Amino acid sequence: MGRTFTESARRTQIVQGAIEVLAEVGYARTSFAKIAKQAGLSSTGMISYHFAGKDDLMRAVATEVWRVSEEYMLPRIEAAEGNRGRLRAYIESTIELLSVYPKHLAALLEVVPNLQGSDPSLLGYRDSARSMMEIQQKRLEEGQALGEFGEFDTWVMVTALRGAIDAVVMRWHSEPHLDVAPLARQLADLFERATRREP
Amino acid sequence: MGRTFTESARRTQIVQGAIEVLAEVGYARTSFAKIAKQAGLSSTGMISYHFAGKDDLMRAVATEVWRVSEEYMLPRIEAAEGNRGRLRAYIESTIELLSVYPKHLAALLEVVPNLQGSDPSLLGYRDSARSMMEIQQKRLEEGQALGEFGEFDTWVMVTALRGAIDAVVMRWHSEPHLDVAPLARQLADLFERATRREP
Amino acid sequence: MGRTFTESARRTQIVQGAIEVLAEVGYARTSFAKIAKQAGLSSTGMISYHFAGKDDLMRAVATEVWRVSEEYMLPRIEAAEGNRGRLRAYIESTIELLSVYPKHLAALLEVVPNLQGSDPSLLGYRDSARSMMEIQQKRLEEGQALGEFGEFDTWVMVTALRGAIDAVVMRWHSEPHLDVAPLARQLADLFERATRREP
Amino acid sequence: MGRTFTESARRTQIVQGAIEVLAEVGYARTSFAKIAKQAGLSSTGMISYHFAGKDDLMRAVATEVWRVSEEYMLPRIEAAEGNRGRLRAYIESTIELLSVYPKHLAALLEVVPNLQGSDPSLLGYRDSARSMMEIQQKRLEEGQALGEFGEFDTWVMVTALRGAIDAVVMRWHSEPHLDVAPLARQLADLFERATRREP
DNA sequence: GATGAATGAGTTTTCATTCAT
DNA sequence: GATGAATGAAAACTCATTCAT
Repeated sequence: MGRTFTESARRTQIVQGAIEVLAEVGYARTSFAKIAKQAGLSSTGMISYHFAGKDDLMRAVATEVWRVSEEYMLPRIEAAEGNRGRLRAYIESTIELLSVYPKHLAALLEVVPNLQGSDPSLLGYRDSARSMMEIQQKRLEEGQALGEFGEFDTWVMVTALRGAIDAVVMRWHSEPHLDVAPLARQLADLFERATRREP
Repeated sequence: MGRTFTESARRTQIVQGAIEVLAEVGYARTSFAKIAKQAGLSSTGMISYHFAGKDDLMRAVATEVWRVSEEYMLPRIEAAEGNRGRLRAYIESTIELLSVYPKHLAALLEVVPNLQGSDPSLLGYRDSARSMMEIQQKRLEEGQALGEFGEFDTWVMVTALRGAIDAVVMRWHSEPHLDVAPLARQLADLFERATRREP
Repeated sequence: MGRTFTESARRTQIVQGAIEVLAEVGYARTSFAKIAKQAGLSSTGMISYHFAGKDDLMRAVATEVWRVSEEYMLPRIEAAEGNRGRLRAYIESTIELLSVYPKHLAALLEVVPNLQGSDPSLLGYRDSARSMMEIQQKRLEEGQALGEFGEFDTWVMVTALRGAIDAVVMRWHSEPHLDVAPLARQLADLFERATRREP
Repeated sequence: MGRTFTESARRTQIVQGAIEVLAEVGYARTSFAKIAKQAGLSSTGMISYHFAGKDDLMRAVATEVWRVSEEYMLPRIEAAEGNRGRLRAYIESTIELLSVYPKHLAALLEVVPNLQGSDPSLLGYRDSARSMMEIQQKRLEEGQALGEFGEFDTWVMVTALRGAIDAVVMRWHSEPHLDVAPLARQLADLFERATRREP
């Protein structure tokens, strides 16, 4: 036990290897063999020893990316003022993460869609991903009620926001020479205009 | 060699089966076995007989979705006025496709990201996908030059647009009870605001 | 090497776990992993530390069941009169064991057939199992000589006896609501008739 | 599918190999690798190609043994007179099968106990095995009603009968020099006495 | 002595592809 | 051309055992 809280060094090493492989070759081509090689392990059996299965490892990857993301993003979001500010901080800090952990978000984007249809134990993660979008949607509605935002369908807005961020993340991955900061600012500007009250 | 132009009925049948399987279980869990079952074929060997390999089949899937999409979208885009109108028509007609071919876009979203890293023969498709985004980007720049659009980074805008559309497509797939037309209008409105000239 | 005489608490704990797993899932699905979990051990390595191998553990299981069986059965058999009485006591006390140790006999039935073909160190146990049947056979022959039993092939009788007892044990395991005492009496009656002198 | 009725030659070949391996090394040590080797196949994948899984193959083994057994036993049982005669014919013809198909019954004895706990699709076989014992039990009760048999618990009798036959089968397997016919007669005599009306 | 992480051979199964018919 | 049985490499996973601490 204790495993939930204190990840062993080996587990961390494997998760790290998995993140790199996922970001490089995508979920479909990710195998225990490649992860073991990347992590410098002598056998795939070792991964099975430390994780209950492929799904368990993938969930650990997602959890790790979430942990790292929250660590970076939350202080920045909370430091912002108003719902508009928090929306901007959310967008910018997500994109900025690419400089700090270039492979984490790409790995997450591979993992999340492939968690569906798996066994129920993974639904916890799916739910938390979904609930995060619902929180965003609530914030938008709250901002609309306070007059900070204009009128728009919040479901569409939050979906578009999620997709736009993911697309920038993925596309940056194939053109990594691009500066992250301006991309972040431009994307935040975009949604600032899209959510603004009509003059 | 008529194959390039005259698709055999078998090929069509297989591509159709592949689209359905891709949309249902995702690229990673799509196999020749499942496709053969879906298409009512008695062996996977028949798929290999009609296609040069898995990548070839996936490319055929993409081509089919493109064909169908263009058939639906192009008249609507060309009927629109100005770059603003064409942008709206592009967004709306893409989303509206969900009513006509509910599984095609989902299949495409599974296929495209997994074409990278494959053998060179597929690059043609990748290039055309990329060039389509470049065309969109050109149109935005042209619109900016004509004063139809405001100032924004066109790379970010076209990427966000692509991602937003894809996200709506995917999310609709898991909540198919939603009406397509309002989603399409809301999404077009969103990017209308995002691309508008500052007043 | 006091091990032969002084079983450590750990060994007892492991043997007990093994008996439970064997009775529940059968020999083929019994693994060190399941035994370790059942016994509350943190690793399978501890089993290998305390036993020379899987066969050694299985032999320890058999020995433990034998020990427990003799403890219960011997006084009852010796208290009986004549070979007929001893045969009845043997049958009844075996079946009655099910009430006292419901899993022990089932575990033994899983272990014994799978000991064949193993390395020579186990033959000692096999021999003692075989010799026990030979002792029974001797008793039957003795009883025949004394006129207590009728004429029959003692090999067949002792084999049938063994099989009949085992079958009742196994079938009771899947219908544990049945009362043990009447089953024991009926089975003893059966072999009383089968071994009786013709009138 | 026809497969149910017309077993392909390959399937037959694999089942035959499985029967031999099961009889030789027991269920626990039976693997696809050993079966493939025994059957002269180049890969284990071929077994998976022809059977849905290990359980499916094991069920096919059981079905084959049943088929062969019925073919041999039914005419002999039906040719017998009265319930006593049929009981004797049942016992004798089962044991005699050892001369004709020396490995089939041993394979069946390995397979049946290990089918429990498997997925529900196998329960059909388990049920038919159970129902066969119930048929035997019915026959004994009928014979009792007609005065052909004495008084005894039919559950115990049918269980003991089953176990006694199995034990002779298994023990003959390790002492194959014994003549089958006398064993069969002795065993039938045994149960004739055990089921006889008290004089 | 005792522990549990590590090992690598082994398991069943699925994969895309080949090839005899 | 068309079929489907066969192939063998690779997949995830389990196994009993080893070994550094």
